[in-house]
Amino acid sequence: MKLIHQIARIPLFQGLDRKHYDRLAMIVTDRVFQKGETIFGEEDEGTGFYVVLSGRVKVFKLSPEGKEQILHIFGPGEPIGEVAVFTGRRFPASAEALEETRAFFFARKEFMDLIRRDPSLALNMLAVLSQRLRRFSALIENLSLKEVPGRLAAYLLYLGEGKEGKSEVTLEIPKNQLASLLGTIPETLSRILAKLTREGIIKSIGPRQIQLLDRKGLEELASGERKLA
Amino acid sequence: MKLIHQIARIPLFQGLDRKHYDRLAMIVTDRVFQKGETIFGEEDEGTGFYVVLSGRVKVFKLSPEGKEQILHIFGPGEPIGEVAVFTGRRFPASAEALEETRAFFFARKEFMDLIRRDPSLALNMLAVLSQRLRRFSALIENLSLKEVPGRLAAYLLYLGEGKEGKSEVTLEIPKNQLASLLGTIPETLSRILAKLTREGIIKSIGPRQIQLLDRKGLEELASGERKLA
DNA sequence: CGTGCGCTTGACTTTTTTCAATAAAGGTGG
DNA sequence: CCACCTTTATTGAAAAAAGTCAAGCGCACG
Repeated sequence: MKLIHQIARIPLFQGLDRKHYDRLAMIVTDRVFQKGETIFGEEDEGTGFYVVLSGRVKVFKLSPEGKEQILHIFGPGEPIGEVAVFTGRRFPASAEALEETRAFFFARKEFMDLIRRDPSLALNMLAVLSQRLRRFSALIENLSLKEVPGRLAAYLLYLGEGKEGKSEVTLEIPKNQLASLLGTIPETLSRILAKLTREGIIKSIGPRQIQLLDRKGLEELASGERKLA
Repeated sequence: MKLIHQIARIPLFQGLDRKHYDRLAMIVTDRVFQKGETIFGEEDEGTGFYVVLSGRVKVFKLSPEGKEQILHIFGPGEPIGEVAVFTGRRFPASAEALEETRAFFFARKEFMDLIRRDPSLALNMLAVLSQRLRRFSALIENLSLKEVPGRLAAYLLYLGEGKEGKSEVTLEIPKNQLASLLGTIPETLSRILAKLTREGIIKSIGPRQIQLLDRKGLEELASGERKLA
């Protein structure tokens, strides 16, 4: 069956027995969200978790005044909302589809039964949660220990990773969302981008295309050795 | 044996079979750290994790310029450094004893063998990691969405939780450490404490004793409805 | 009894946000 | 394909928040 094939492709479920896939297939629900649609809201009852199949999802916190902080953007293969499953409490943040998104939903109760019956499922989950904790540590470090130019530089370098030859990177999100990911506001981001351009460190190609002219400069900014004029 | 008794008392290992305790007892190492002593440094090889028995430990990130951000302060019963165990990478932060601290050390390899042989151990660990993720989300929210007075107010309210009658709270850490926990510097913290006192919201009793005179005021500050003059 | 460290306060600087106005992009329907 | 409208992005000027530097106080500890 096709469903099992899709489940087997999810990293979280890698290396499991066939019988696990069968059981997972029995409890899974297929869901589709439109762009901009809310997947779950902070303080919603955590009735289960999702695994993104296609599309992208932002998980974020909202302040009473309306400022948004994106915790992470999830793409295909990544689970979201698992935290609520294991603490048995409400979701600690909200989730919204950035584009049309298809996801598998696993209900809390059924999944917990499954994992209790055969806890080997838990091992992959541990790795996923640890990975996420690591990412959050990095975010905390960025927010607290770096100022905005440093965070932006680190992000640009991250985008440029793995493409040694090409110096052109593509922002996969609009700039206002990038601001929210970096813990600032669009105006500030815009100004810093302009400064980076003035200093010859980057060059804006299209609205979402940026050329990295001076990687070393970015690294110095990211580590705090260098400051913008 | 005494050792097994101590292991059984650790929340992380709650509800396990007797044989688990025996096995854990076989791989555990007892360690003592003096006040100020480093338990592990960021970028150290993650060879295992600790469970605090007595004393307190701060886990923190350090910026190149020397500013410190405390991620969390751990007390008796809490595990530290588990993230490195499951990702198999280096520690994402440093850990230091705030006072004389006794801790059990579990070596990565042995613990992983144990958990693989009987993954039911993993379930408690999942709950712990989820709990931690939740705390980190809250910290990110505080750092990004609240300004310092709001963070401080939230912290004071947290200290005052559960003691409805008494309005006096005790800081369990020196103020410079509190500043680092709140993502600011001692000078800023000092000024805001002074403002809170001027507005009649708190009253400083001793160097580590603070009386909460106006809980509602603190709540308004924590939620951003109210600002300091 | 002095030294040192934690804490506080003042004056000043830097960084970021706020408010407001304008410009550019993207999508929709004629 | 173009006009129109909404959303997204940029820029300036001013305000606010937090950080830096420097000085001084007080208490604990040797």
